[in-house]
Amino acid sequence: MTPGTGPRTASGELAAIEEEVRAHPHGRVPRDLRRRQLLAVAEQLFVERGYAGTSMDDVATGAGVSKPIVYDLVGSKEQVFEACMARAADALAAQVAGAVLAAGEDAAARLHAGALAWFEFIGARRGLWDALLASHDAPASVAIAAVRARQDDFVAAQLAAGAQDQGRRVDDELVGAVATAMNGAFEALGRWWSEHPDRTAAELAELYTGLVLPGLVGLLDWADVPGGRGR
Amino acid sequence: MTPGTGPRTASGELAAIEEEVRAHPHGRVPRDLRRRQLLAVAEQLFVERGYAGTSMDDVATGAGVSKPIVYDLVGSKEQVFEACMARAADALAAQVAGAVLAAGEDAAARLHAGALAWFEFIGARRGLWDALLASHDAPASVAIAAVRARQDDFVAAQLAAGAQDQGRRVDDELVGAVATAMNGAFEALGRWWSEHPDRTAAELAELYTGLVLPGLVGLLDWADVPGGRGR
DNA sequence: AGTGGTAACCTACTCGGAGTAGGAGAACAA
DNA sequence: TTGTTCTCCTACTCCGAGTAGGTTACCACT
Repeated sequence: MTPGTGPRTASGELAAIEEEVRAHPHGRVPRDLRRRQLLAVAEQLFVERGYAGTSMDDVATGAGVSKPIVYDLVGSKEQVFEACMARAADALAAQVAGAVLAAGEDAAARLHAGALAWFEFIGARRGLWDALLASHDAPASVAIAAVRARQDDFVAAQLAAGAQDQGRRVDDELVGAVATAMNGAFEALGRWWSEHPDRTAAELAELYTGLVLPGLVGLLDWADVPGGRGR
Repeated sequence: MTPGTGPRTASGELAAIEEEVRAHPHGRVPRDLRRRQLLAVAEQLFVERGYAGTSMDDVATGAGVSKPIVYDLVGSKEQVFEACMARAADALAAQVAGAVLAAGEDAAARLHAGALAWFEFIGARRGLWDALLASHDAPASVAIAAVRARQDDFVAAQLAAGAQDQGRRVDDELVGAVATAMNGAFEALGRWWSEHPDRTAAELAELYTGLVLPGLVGLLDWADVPGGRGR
């Protein structure tokens, strides 16, 4: 109810931003800082209450501000959601890409490293994952489709590279389909994990690699694993 | 605007139901028939305009009836959606289960038959698939989760049976995870197919089997395919 | 025929949340 | 001081989900 600053439990980043906000004189805060604050508040609310359970008024008052400010700085509700998702997707993509890059040349090792990074990411931010990427109640068609498309492209590029390493030239569309299927399996396992949290990211990565790698080898001449599986 | 019967383009079943409705005297229609009509109208509207684009008033007037009737006969908007989805999911499950059953004993053949049946189903009802099962704008958490759970259970049961045929006893949770991943890949390929409609169901089934079967063999001692892939 | 009961249906709301119009006050430049 | 810009607010409109309470046709039974 205090009009100044919301007393939210603050996920670290939020706390830092609100600190910065509080440092301003009469509650008058520069545009960009306010925008970051609003996104942080919105993210927290989406995680806590889901998309449908979060109103634009909640976001506004959560940041100690009124509704038109939200619309001015971050746009419609769906746009707010998209912005949150884009941030999360950026972080996920960066983590996976980094792990793959660091895994060296061997295609099988790269796959395993990527899978592990993926599961570690969603394991570390389970709430975020459930609320945003695996959200059930968000009409976030565009945002979700965009994230998927991007992840599909990444995986497809990795597959194409791996196939080329084996001197195999494969149909781009086929590779795209395989990449989509692989990401579908990732998503589904992410959801499954939410209901079986006692498993570790390493176990899931192992499972994933074991399920998918042999087929990749067969379909695309991918990697040079003779008979052994999963690294 | 005519209060009696809507002139919707009628997907066969709808036409039949509306015929039956029209056969009644003063627009007074027995409860059960009206319910089926409402569900048919709703399904059509969801397919045409999506979940968010369809209002309960639309459904009501589409059936030549007022809103409270809808609430009385089929409940809230989400319940209407769930009912539509349940129907579609029943049909899908029946088709897949039938194909698997008809495929005989060989586990690899069963997998291929199931995959083919799945893709044929969504190929034949692309609009329905996109609007319901692969819907982006529906807060149909419960319904979608239920359909997934059911499909997961089915696949898990098939996997367990296949593993047992090889005399292998495997962790139930592991099998569940694999089944979930497999269904995630199905879903993703279904979406992919919507954007690459020139592919055939047979091609997708082949691709799917080729991607997944070898991994299953390695993970669960599933089927007795020695080195060859995809049947 | 009348009369009670019930099944099918309607009008006319409430309520909540998305999105907007238009203005007020602080800060700063000239 | 005056004008401009920037941040922010009050007070709406609009739309759609869901509901309260009443009305009409039909049916069963006397």
